[in-house]
Order: sequence, then structure tokens, then C-alpha cells
Amino acid sequence: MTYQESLVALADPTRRQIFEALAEAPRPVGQLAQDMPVSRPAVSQHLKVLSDAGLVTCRAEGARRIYAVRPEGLAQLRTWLDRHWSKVMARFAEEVNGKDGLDD
Amino acid sequence: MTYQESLVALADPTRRQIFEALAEAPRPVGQLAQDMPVSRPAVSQHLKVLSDAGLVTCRAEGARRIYAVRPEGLAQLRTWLDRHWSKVMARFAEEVNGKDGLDD
DNA sequence: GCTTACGGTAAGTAATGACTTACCAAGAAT
DNA sequence: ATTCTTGGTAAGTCATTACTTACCGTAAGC
Repeated sequence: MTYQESLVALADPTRRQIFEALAEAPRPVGQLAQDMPVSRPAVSQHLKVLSDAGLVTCRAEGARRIYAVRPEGLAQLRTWLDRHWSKVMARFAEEVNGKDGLDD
Repeated sequence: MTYQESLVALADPTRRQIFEALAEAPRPVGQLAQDMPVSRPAVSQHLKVLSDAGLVTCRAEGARRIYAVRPEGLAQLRTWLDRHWSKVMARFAEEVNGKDGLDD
């Protein structure tokens, strides 16, 4: 549920592939596994990581578990990125302007 | 130099700490290592990963190597995130609006 | 010149993590 | 009721990786 977990979760290529598939459309585990180069249990394990990070949710539909992306998860990561983005851009502007030449 | 590398680079807590320190202000390696719970060589290795990912650059200043964040690196990650953000939000809107009830 | 500060690289180690197969529980179908 | 589907969990394995110490090159200071 933190941006740290989101970064770890999305750093793995397989997990990113799963996440991107879910961003297209919600899917059950089995269908995800079919399109993936790894076994179904592996997909389940990845889904747990994504779920713990708050990036996906799961709704039961009979025996099927339909996974879907969770906007708030991405939002948190976005917030973190934007905070640093601002910081970096401010610093960059200083650099360009010459840091002591305050006005243009 | 890709968003994938950026994600891997920023997924590690120590590396994130280094990156965030550099986002505050450019620093030489030794100074970074002082504020860090790991050895100087470890910091060097992390800086290599961050550098390969395009997230930081290095300018030599005598014997010192001053590292600084590289805006373009973050920009790439931001672009990727925003692409998916849009996708996720579009999907979320569909969900809320009821997907077949097209207008409100 | 020699010595000290700075930092990258090498080699080895210990922990993490991504994957597999085997197994088990719960719902659907006949 | 039993059989088949769906998917989570357990246990074990192999690869990756984050870390350490030791070492080497280069610049600065005396």
C-alpha cells in the first residue's frame, strides 16, 4: 500500500506484463496465465505482490477470481514521482539560470 | 535508459535513498556514502545502476565525482506512468458509468 | 618526489526472489 | 455424488543481487 511496494512490484517484467494486461481489461487468473510465459502458480504469486502493493484488486465471480487494476495504487506512485519531478525541475532551472543570476 | 531500468533502479531502498538525496542537491560519492548505512563501494555500485538507467549523471570536479539527477530519466518514467494512468482512469470511468449505460 | 583523499572495479558471500511441481479447497456441471 | 475447473499455498531450486573487503588508478597537498 505504499509507493515503495509499487516500485518493487512494477520492477519485475512479468509482473509488469500482468499489470499491463489488467490495465487493458480485468481478467481471471487462468486467462492471464495463458498469455504469460510462466506457470499459473507463478501468476498467482505475482498477483499477491501486486495486490499487497495496492495496485490490483480481486472480485470473486463463482470459482473465478477477476483481477483488475486499482487506480489509487497508481495514484500513490504518481504522487511520489511528481514530488520528485518538481524537485528535480526546480534544481534544473537553478542550474540553467546560473543559480546566482536570479532573474532571467 | 528505459523506464524498465528506472523501475528496477528505484525499487531498491538504498538506491532510492541515494536518488532522493541527489534530488535535494548534487553530491560527491563520499558525501553520499557518509549519510548512508552502507559502504562507499556499495554506493558506487548503486550509482552505476542509477547511471545506466539514465537517472543520474556524473561530472568530474578534480578528484571528486559530483553526481546529480537527470531530468530526462524521470521524464521517461513519468511518461510511462501517465500512459497507464490514462488507461486505468478510462477503464475506471467505464466501470462507474456502468459500461452499457453510455450516458450518465 | 612521497603521501593522502577520492572513487571505481574485482572477488567472494549471503540473502532475496522468481520459478517449478505437488497438493488442497471450493465452486460448476453432469 | 463424483468429476472437472479454478486458483491459492507449500516446498524446494536456481539465479540474481546487494553487500563486504581488498585492491588499483588518479588527482591534490606537502
